[in-house]
Amino acid sequence: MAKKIEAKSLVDAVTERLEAAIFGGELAPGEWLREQALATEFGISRGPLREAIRQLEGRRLLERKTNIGVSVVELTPQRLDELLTVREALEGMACRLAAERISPEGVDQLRSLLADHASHSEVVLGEGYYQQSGDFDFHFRIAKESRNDYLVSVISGDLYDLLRLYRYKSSTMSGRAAQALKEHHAILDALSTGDPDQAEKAMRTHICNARIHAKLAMDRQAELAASGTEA
Amino acid sequence: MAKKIEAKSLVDAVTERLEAAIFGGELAPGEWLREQALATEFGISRGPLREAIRQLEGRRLLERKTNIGVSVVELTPQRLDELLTVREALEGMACRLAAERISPEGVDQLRSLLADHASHSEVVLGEGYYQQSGDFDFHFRIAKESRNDYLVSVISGDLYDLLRLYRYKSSTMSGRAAQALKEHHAILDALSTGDPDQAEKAMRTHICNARIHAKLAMDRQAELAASGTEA
DNA sequence: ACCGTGTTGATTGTAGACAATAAATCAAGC
DNA sequence: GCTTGATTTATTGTCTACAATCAACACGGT
Repeated sequence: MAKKIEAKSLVDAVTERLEAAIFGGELAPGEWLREQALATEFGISRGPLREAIRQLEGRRLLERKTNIGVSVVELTPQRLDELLTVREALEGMACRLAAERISPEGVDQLRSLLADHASHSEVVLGEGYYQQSGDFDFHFRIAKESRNDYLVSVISGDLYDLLRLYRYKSSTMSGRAAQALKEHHAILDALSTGDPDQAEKAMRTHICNARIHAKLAMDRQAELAASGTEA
Repeated sequence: MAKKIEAKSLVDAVTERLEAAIFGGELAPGEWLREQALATEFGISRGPLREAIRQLEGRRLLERKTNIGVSVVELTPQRLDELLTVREALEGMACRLAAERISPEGVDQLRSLLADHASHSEVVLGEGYYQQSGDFDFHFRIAKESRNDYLVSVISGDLYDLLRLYRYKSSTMSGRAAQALKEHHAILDALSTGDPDQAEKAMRTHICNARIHAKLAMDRQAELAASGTEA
């Protein structure tokens, strides 16, 4: 109860609303935001809305054409590939640092987390390996053990934001759930040896596999769309 | 002359002005921005100024306390260490990709660039190894050869922005200029073998050395400041 | 039919006014 | 002297109105 209470402006609230709409799919990639309509819907003036939009531009979730308007960033398979490559570098480094810095208790907690995942995954294996966000996310937990705050903020902030857009579009991790969990265990095993090279390698292999799998899934989706057009 | 001409709003212009002020040191880390004073100085209303400020908040150059004001982000030695660690991961990956993708002509161009640097460095060796930005920056040029646009934008965008703040505060690379140039050559040698592992390792070693050197320089500065206080 | 020009409507960009908030200062009471 | 409450001041937050811009459409000329 020692948390300092801070005021929350309309801009803050609007930013959160827009975020939720973007990640929830109400505002789809490529979709234009109409200031006046949104302001009316939110019951506020255009000023704070514009400020919120500017903030999300700075975070690269929205992009503006001067005098034309603002749209949600568009997703391409190539951009996803690029994102996952960057993620590989960053999470590899996070895992490396974690191997140097994690305590035995920290390792135990991560094992519990994976056991928890396994008990849930038995229910959802057919649907994919979904992790809740925050402290229930294996990757986020490892990043935290790196004790590099900037690295954590990048992994769990901007990069994570963009990846969330893709995850919404494709719930196609189903073919990979069991393998992903297995790789999580391999990562944790490597991490617990305290060997930074092994830990980094295990994490990078995992993300690299995810990238290859996502690419295959997207190609498959493109084929389905193409054959759907022919029908 | 085929470049499409696009309108430029006051917000865009103000954003650039503020950026220049931040990186040029007119707006120092920790310094508060006073909206009314700035708006008066720029000869505009507060609206566009606020929008520009929001954008820079989204880019993490400025941070806001609701109802209090906005200040330039503060720098700590720990944050610089964290930044350089992230940079190590990203530029290592960029160099890896570049090794897989660069053409022989590309390698030659980078060699010319380093020769150019050497001819300049003979003049400025006593003052440090300063590279102009853009296409004259060795690191940026390598990142471009990665052909991963998102990676390039991160390296040359947000990360570069924050590192620029530190570079302004400390022109203390003087003890490292010759070594830095030598390491640049080592990176290029590794890159031209086409071996991704070697290339990545060379770049990461270089950035890691820069990190260690920066840390020493900052420690030395702290000591000077402490002894200055005793006088 | 095509092209160029002018008009209209929708939307974005900006200015200025008013409301709200926090910090500093002052005054009164204990 | 210290605490509390009221007032003042500086600044931020929001709203409304007007200006500017762009795309779409209509019309006239070739």
